[in-house]
Amino acid sequence: MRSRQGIIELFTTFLELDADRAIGWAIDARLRRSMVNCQASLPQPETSENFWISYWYKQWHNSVQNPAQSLGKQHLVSYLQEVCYWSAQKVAQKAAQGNSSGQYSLSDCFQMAIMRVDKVLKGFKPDVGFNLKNYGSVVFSCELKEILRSQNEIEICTNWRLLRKLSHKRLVESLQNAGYGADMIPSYVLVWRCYIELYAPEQPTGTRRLPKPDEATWKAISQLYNLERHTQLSVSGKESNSETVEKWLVTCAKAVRSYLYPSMTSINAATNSDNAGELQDILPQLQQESILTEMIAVEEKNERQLQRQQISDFIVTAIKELDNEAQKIIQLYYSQELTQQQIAKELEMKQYTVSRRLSKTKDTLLIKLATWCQESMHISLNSSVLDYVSTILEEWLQNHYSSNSMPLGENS
DNA sequence: GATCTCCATAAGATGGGACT
DNA sequence: AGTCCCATCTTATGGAGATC
Repeated sequence: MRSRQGIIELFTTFLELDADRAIGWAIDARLRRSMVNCQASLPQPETSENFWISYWYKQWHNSVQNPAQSLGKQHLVSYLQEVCYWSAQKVAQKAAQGNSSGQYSLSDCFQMAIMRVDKVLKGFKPDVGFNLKNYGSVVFSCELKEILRSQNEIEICTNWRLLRKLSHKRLVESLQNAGYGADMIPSYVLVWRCYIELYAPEQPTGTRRLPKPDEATWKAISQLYNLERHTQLSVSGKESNSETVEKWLVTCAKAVRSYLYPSMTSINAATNSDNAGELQDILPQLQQESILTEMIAVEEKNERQLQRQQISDFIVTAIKELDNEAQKIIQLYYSQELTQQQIAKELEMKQYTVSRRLSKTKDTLLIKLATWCQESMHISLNSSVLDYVSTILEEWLQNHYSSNSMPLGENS
């Protein structure tokens, strides 16, 4: 890609992209006029990038109250083209190397990133020394990674898990969106209700990979459906068997997927219609937010909380398994915040003995916790993971005892 | 041989006073 | 207010001997 030359080009041109390479720079005549006029109004020509960043940033900032002055944003979008291009290239390359499922071209990544330019401008703080290029690079990369991650999350969530997380309202909307009418939707909804009742009545916990129900469950679901269709449906619908209920539920999941997370299509892709235009010609103005992404974020938060609770429970149990003297030392040191010298006096031993016991006890807890992490969370242990686990343990001991004056029970 | 205890001491953290 | 120096406190650890 040819670098832009001169201050006017830097703030008035836009990148032209093929699927995965930059072709050149297109000049925007209106922006060019705007730059030339502004230059002319200054006592002497200004060639500093920082001056113009600051100038157009202020314009953009004011335009939030006065949209008539929205030129500032367009000049900044032009300026950020290169940064956006490099971020898109980096992310697109990584996605291509990894097993990321979204087949996005560089051009797609660029388009997705540049759409987030408002995030760059809103977070940018010129008065505290931010550099717009660096800041833009970080924000574009993070946003792109987030988009790809969300897409990946959707795809690793099984149909059965997706159906379990769904609300009744959302299912009906999805089926309507997929073109199903009032003749079929009640049957789909009823079979979905039977599925929830018989297969996954508990609230979902951590896993996104809820497996497919077994044959016996399918049978039970179809029996329940056949029983209830006479009372629950206004027109009692067709008799179903294991195969049809599974087929219907897969149809529901498909409808939900396409409703909640429409598949990304390259903006430059040709449409199937006869006039062979590009999709961008008919692109709707409004971007549909991914509701599913939100659901997954909530789930992840719950997972982290659950994990913290599990770690805490494990450490409490591990401490109870220590001998009385070790428990006492831990308690006096972390809970009562005595020095090793004071503990030594209390327990009639030497300071160095307390020190050695304390570090040995912590080693014991560390080994137990690390082993448990390895087994229950499938984390492979290396020195940095051990350091991390050690920090978690130390923080837990400090926080736990400072917030709980938990008297440690005698060994039983 | 592994573990514990003891002693001496190193290393780091903290606090107070003098000085600019 | 910030910095430097020094004394003191706290904790960790190497090495030697005792014990299991």
